[in-house]
Amino acid sequence: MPELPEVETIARFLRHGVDDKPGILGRKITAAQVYWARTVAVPEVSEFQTRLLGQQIQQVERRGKFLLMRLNQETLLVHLRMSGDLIVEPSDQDLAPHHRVVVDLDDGWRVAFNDARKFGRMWLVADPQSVLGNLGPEPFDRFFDDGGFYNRLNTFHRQLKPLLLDQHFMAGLGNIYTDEALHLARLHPLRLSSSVTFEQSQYLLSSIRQVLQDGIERHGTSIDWVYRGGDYQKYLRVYQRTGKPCPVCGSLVERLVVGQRGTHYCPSCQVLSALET
DNA sequence: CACGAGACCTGTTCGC
DNA sequence: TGCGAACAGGTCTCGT
Repeated sequence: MPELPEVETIARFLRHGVDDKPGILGRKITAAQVYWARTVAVPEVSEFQTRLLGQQIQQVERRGKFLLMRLNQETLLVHLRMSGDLIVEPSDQDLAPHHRVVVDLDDGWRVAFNDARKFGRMWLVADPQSVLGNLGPEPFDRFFDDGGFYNRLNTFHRQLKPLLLDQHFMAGLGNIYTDEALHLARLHPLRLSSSVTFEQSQYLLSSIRQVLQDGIERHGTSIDWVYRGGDYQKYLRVYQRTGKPCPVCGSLVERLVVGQRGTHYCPSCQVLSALET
């Protein structure tokens, strides 16, 4: 589910609330339960629970696909991986299936980390950099410009699809928005990054920003049973549209597997020549 | 350095 | 209808 637009949407909901649910800024943590130990990466579960007690949530931020809760003493980081979600709900509500960690707040509400596939992780650390490590640049960083992007593409000799998915290259893109951005930029997913011209790289960066911005404005993409709220799936150009017409030219969208990930593209709009592999 | 396979997990959908 | 295979929004590690 969660790529940059979905995580950004959740961060905004947590900060300001949504519908009948309050935001969590300023709340103090009164208890923490862990129902799947491996969800807590750092520190050990018992220490995680005791160290959270009494801490106040001062800010909620996003970096790449990580969600950061700034507490008065430490930072709680969350990565939702494939199926994770953060849900604000009344503290006395029955425990839903797949709740892995539940954090009670001092206003009668709680934050539940729901994660069917158990791939998600949480970290409670003094220094977020110890977790974020060498994440690549934020796509919307205004200091990340066309020249920098072009140079970065040329630093690697890799296929565009796996390179854009690599969080060390750039933070936040996942399988959906990578396919969408490559289609908008009319670049084949197997295109060699070092063969991309400066003009093409300019258009690729603006395409990445476009699909991410649109995704955020639509509150993310809801596919299957996993994600709630967003409706960007109504606007997808190629992702999971194998055999359906390309919205630009009408050719049928094709699917191939790249780096073990399903990859969707238009064979007419996204052409690969022998010199570009 | 770049790539592919396997691991971590559960749930849904597809094909016979 | 039943049942195994394939597939799913992510990332890490290992071998070549």
